[in-house]
Amino acid sequence: MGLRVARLRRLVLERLMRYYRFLSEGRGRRPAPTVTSAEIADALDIDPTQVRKDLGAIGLLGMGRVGFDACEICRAIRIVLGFDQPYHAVLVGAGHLGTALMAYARFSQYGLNVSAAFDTDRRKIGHLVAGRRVRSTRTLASYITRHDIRLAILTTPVEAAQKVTDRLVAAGIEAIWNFTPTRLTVPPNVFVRNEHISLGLSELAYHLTHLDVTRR
Amino acid sequence: MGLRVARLRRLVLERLMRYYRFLSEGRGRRPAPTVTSAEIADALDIDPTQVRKDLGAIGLLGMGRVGFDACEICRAIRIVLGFDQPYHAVLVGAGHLGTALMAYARFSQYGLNVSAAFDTDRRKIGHLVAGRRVRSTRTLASYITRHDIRLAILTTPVEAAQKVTDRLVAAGIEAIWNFTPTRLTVPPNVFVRNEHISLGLSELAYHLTHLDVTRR
DNA sequence: AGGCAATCGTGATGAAAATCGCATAATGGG
DNA sequence: CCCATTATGCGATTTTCATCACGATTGCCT
Ligand SMILES: NC(=O)c1ccc[n+]([C@@H]2O[C@H](COP(=O)([O-])OP(=O)(O)OC[C@H]3O[C@@H](n4cnc5c(N)ncnc54)[C@H](O)[C@@H]3O)[C@@H](O)[C@H]2O)c1
Ligand SMILES: NC(=O)c1ccc[n+]([C@@H]2O[C@H](COP(=O)([O-])OP(=O)(O)OC[C@H]3O[C@@H](n4cnc5c(N)ncnc54)[C@H](O)[C@@H]3O)[C@@H](O)[C@H]2O)c1
Repeated sequence: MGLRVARLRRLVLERLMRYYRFLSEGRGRRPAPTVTSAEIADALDIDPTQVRKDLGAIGLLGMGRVGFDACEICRAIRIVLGFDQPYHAVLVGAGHLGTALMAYARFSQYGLNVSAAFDTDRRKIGHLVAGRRVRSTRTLASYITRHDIRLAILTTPVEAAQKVTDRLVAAGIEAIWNFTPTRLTVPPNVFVRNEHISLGLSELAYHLTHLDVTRR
Repeated sequence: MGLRVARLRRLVLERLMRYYRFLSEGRGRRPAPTVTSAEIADALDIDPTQVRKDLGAIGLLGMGRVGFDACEICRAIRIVLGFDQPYHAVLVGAGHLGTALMAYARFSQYGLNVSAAFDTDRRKIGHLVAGRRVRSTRTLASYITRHDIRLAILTTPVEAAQKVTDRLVAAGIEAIWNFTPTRLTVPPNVFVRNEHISLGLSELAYHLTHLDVTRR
């Protein structure tokens, strides 16, 4: 199965994710087994050429006049993005945001299972959060090695972020999904994806305060 | 005060936000009133030239051999991004994620105040979430017009997203911070900022499954 | 069967973003 | 008081990303 593996860029990966979501659930009553690049593009507000380029980048070919096989696209994206090989993650910092993430069922559709949550707060340890027992961070390292965890979700306060990261790295974690507004320092073999939610405010505040001035 | 107003691009705005956060809290024991572009760049993992370009874009000038006045940078960014003119927002969908956002105190530092939350769930209406009473969405439109609300935070399930959006638009909302994984259709005078959290998974899953193959 | 219309693939083009290189300015030490 | 040092500012360059343009392919219709 000739899926090309030419180091996909971040934006391509994100668009592939969007294609996947659209095809696997997005289009309501659309029984057609085939889908055109224009249809995807319209729904997602992307240029059709872009869609074709992206699909081409993972080795998918469409047929003139017909389009692409929707199932084939889904299957290919699942394989390329790795949704087919479920991976387990630990979540550190079972606070407000951590709880929301743990409660979010849809992640499992993308292969992610949050298998344990850790916290330092004595009032939380031992109790259930989103159906899972919160554990003491003292047991974090051993849990990671014991269960061969590769991904950590970081939702602690900013102050604890780097310290926790160092422990995660020492325990052999391979990737971190960082929700704290900090740049984490990690060795080059550890991959960090930052999800800096509040950056959105820069754009929103800017637009709100300049709307009148800038005309639109 | 010569703050240039040349339509800043999204990435510039986001970096300005990061500079602001770094300067206003980030650097711990660093009493120097002056800061160099290299110092910012190091802390934030950005190219120093980029920092200078960004600061130049909002009319800030540094001094050779000295750098920039940290306070002046903060002040300028506050003005440009509009943190100094606090704005009020409504949150629609007081679920897990909505609760986390409402509980997040730091937003007020950037001028954002979530003044009310709305939901359709009878078990939530009337109760407190993060210290604020949840209201029925029936009262949404009137609340928006009555309090002159310009921004809405959208954290409903996907199915409700477009319907809620239409009502927000009809009520005269000017901007939407959208946390649902959907493309919202809005008239051109309404600004939408998407915060598609789960897109991060595309990159994470990809790296986790290809780490061994691709050699980092 | 043959032309028509829709759709794809891809090289060329253009726009945006990041980075480089170097002249210039300010500072502090000798 | 001058010079070496350390920053800046900005034009030039490179890289990345998105869009356009067009030839090729395929199914559909008559
Ligand atoms: N809540 C939001 O909407 C939001 C938005 C943007 C960014 N963030 C960021 O996400 C992070 C978490 O935010 P939150 O609102 O959930 O905060 P929170 O205070 O509700 O949760 C933090 C949790 O981390 C735990 N914790 C503290 N130190 C720890 C440690 N050393 N090891 C493990 N756990 C520890 C705390 O006990 C608490 O349960 C913060 O860094 C915040 O800046 C949150
Ligand atoms: N929780 C996460 O970590 C996470 C991550 C990524 C994306 N999201 C997205 O954020 C959104 C909210 O997620 P959540 O986990 O908080 O879900 P949730 O089910 O916990 O909360 C949704 C809330 O919206 C309310 N609601 C439903 N219909 C409504 C309507 N028409 N008007 C007003 N309120 C309505 C529900 O009563 C509920 O309280 C979803 O679209 C989800 O896809 C969440």
